[in-house]
Amino acid sequence: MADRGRREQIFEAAKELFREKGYHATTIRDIAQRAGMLSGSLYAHIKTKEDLLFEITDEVAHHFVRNLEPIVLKQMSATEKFRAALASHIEVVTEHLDAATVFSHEWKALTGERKVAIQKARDRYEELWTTIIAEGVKTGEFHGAYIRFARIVTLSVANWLYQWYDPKGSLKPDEIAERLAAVLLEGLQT
Amino acid sequence: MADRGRREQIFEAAKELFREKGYHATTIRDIAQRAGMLSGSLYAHIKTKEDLLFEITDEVAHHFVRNLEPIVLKQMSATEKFRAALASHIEVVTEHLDAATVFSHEWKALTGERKVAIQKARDRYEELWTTIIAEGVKTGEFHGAYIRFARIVTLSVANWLYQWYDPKGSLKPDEIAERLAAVLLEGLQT
DNA sequence: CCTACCGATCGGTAGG
DNA sequence: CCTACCGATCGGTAGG
Repeated sequence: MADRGRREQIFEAAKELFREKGYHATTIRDIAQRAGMLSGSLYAHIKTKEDLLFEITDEVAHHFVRNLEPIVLKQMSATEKFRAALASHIEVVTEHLDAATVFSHEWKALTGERKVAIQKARDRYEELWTTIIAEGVKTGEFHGAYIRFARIVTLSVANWLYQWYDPKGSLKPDEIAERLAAVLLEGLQT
Repeated sequence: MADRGRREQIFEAAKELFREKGYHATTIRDIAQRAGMLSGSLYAHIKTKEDLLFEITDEVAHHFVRNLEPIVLKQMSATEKFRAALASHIEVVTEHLDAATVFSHEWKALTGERKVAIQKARDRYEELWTTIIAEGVKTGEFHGAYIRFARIVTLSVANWLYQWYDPKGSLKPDEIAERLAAVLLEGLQT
């Protein structure tokens, strides 16, 4: 139990540092210091530095996918699914801001099978979004002409969120989701 | 002259590698090897590794700003400026794909004054976009309610472009700009 | 979880 | 532009 808490402290420190400085610029000594121990002691809890990166990205990847899957299956219009999907995405990012940032970029530092695993999770997540957009085109809710670009625009917004989201801002995640959905669904023009 | 060409080779190698692996994961030996020399020899052409990163980001930052400035001043509707701005952004990204990628992310590895300088260039560029959107709201072309989110959505698309743009794809940069503008201006809904 | 330490590699330099 | 090398720091380990 005490061990459990210690391990979590290490992961929290790693999430923060990977977000602040990036994976390669963060040293094992940085992480140990923030977790309140010396670098050698880390290895009682983890096997390698890359383990930290993988667990962090893998966990948040599953959050993204598991929250979006039920939305796709729901009995709703594609427009409502789109709104719910955006709210789901923003909820995951805002609740796991450090990990979501790492997921968005630092995952490329992974190697071998683990990189492949995260790439697959990313593909799966984007596929779920594509399903919603394609459904909207099928039902006539969304424009069919630029379906590929509708997808790109949506994922751009989702993937860039962590860059500007401020936990101390006045808008709640739900309000952000609502406004972003309005711009995406209705467009900029009057 | 020969020196000029050599220096450019080094920068080309650095752009490619910083894009592929990131700044911190790229070693001075990687860069030297790709430029066809040994690591010690690099220092006849550059002073530090960070110089490479700064020159690369600074150059492309100026491309972005210098191409967008005249568009903002033109005699055009805000809608037309928006289209032109998107085309300009995409032109810079597609013509300087390695450097634009580095500009989008690796600039955070800069330190001190140079980080501040690039941050300022980024702010200036975003400000130009904001001017166009605000003008559209003023003339009644754009929705006024979600102006902040119109800006965020637009910059998300711009900043994420390098992630999916494929130089070998069938669409020309102008066609991509046109379709992205259509989605952003008209929205997803029919 | 600490002490003590490792081989490897890093960015960079001196001298030619 | 190469040879030869530097001090510092890296991720990680052994033994307690």
